[in-house]
Amino acid sequence: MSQSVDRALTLVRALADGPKTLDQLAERIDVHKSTVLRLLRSLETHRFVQRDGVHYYRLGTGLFDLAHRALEDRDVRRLVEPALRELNAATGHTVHLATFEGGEVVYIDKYESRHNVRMYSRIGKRAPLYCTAVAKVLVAALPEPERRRLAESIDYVGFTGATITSAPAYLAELQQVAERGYALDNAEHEDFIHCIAAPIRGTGGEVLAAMSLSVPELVLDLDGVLRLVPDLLAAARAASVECGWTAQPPE
Amino acid sequence: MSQSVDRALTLVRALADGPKTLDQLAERIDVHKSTVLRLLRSLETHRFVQRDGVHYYRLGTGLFDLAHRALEDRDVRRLVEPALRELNAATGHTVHLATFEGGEVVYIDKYESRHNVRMYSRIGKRAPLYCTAVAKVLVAALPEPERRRLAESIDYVGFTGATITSAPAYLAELQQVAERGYALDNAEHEDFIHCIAAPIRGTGGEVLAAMSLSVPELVLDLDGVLRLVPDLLAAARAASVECGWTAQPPE
DNA sequence: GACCTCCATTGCGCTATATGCAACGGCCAT
DNA sequence: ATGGCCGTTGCATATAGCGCAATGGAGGTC
Repeated sequence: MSQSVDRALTLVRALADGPKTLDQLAERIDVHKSTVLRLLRSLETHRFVQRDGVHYYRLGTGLFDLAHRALEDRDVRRLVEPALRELNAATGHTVHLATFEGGEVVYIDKYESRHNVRMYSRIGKRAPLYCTAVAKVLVAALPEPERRRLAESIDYVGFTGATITSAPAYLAELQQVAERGYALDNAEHEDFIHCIAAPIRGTGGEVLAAMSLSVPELVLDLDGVLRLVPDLLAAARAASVECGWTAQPPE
Repeated sequence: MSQSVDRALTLVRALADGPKTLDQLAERIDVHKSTVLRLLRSLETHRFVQRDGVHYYRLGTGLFDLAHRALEDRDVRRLVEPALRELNAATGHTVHLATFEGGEVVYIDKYESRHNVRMYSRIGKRAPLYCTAVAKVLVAALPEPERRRLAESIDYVGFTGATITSAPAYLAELQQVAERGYALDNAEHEDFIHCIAAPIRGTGGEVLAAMSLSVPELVLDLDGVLRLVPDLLAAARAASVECGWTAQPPE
């Protein structure tokens, strides 16, 4: 492991919650400020950080550029975009796209609700596996042993009264999701927010991603949200077709 | 300057154009693959990089997370969002938001056109100073000596027949933009694409950002685009008000 | 307008640290 | 079952990163 790389990345992450001075950063990683200066210089060269006025450093635009370039290069995201926009336009609710990678579920696209509500989500953010609809869909698509392994490695935290907090309960839920073809988050992550999610499939029928609708109870109650399931499934099917999926008759 | 940080960041940037194997990366920065392995480990710890299958490394989700968090924390972006969405919805054309920082103009938000056209732009991407409407607006807002310094430091490249390719011509254009209150890119960057941009102002009347409309000629001709200027200015004014700007009567 | 203070910056010498090498071991394919 | 390939690790070495202290510039105050 590389000490200076580690320190440099820690600096970058520290800068993510706002510009900082040299001394603040030095204190953060507990080294002499001349050391910080030199690390920042390397980061600056690559446009990961930039000076903000005389005394402050902030994240650089190279970071945004990199992140978006990588995001844009993902085929799923590009292919699925029209379906997401369409669903967002038709329903007016928040639409998310998420994938499973490296044992985590990550939002890779988001379309804001037309109602002015803010959700506790963001592109790039990881979604908890056991209390979000997208994660349920994605984990339910894994082979059973993998599912079990994941379920048992989770540290279940009860966000709301409805949160699933045990591996068996989670596995049962996944089973149901797999059979039903869509997932529900019944205010299990945030109070008064319901989500439904469906899988997006590729050429071989494998699950590439999940798309979801998130609706605050104030805007529409649970029954209302469940009535949107057909729309969601239709959008997910359209997205799947874009990704090369062809409906196979169950033999 | 820190050698290992430099190498690590070079790796990250290399991974931006797609997953790579250990050996490819080793070759890229010309070091022993064991060294690459160790650098990657540090990057992996911070979720900047992740393994993709057995033989490949790809960018990690920590990068997306970081980038979006920093982007979201920008007050301008958040405050201005409704005005951008509204303009996008009303016109159906591509809407950009850009700021000036560190001598560069960077797109920090984008709303896609309803017509299915792809633009050569992206959040995080730098906009050339001399042939984009947003950059003209932002540079025109700088004090004169700074404008001149910038104009003279530019390496003018003729993207299209209409591109401005000299400092004097650029400075004259900026002057006009400052007086007129909006900027025009008359197919100066991409052939057959016209853009108009207007400044977004803050409490003291200072220019915080620029918003623009981009329209392919196939969809609407130049005159048509110019007829959208009042809409653009209205949106920019609304955005400015959100940012604390209060119209001052010219004394 | 001059002085003073603060803080970024740099040159230097030392040590910790990153590096290359070579050997190991797991995995896949033949 | 065996061979080769590639990721991984232990070790010795040199180097690169580090802290220190001195420098210099900019801004603020009297």
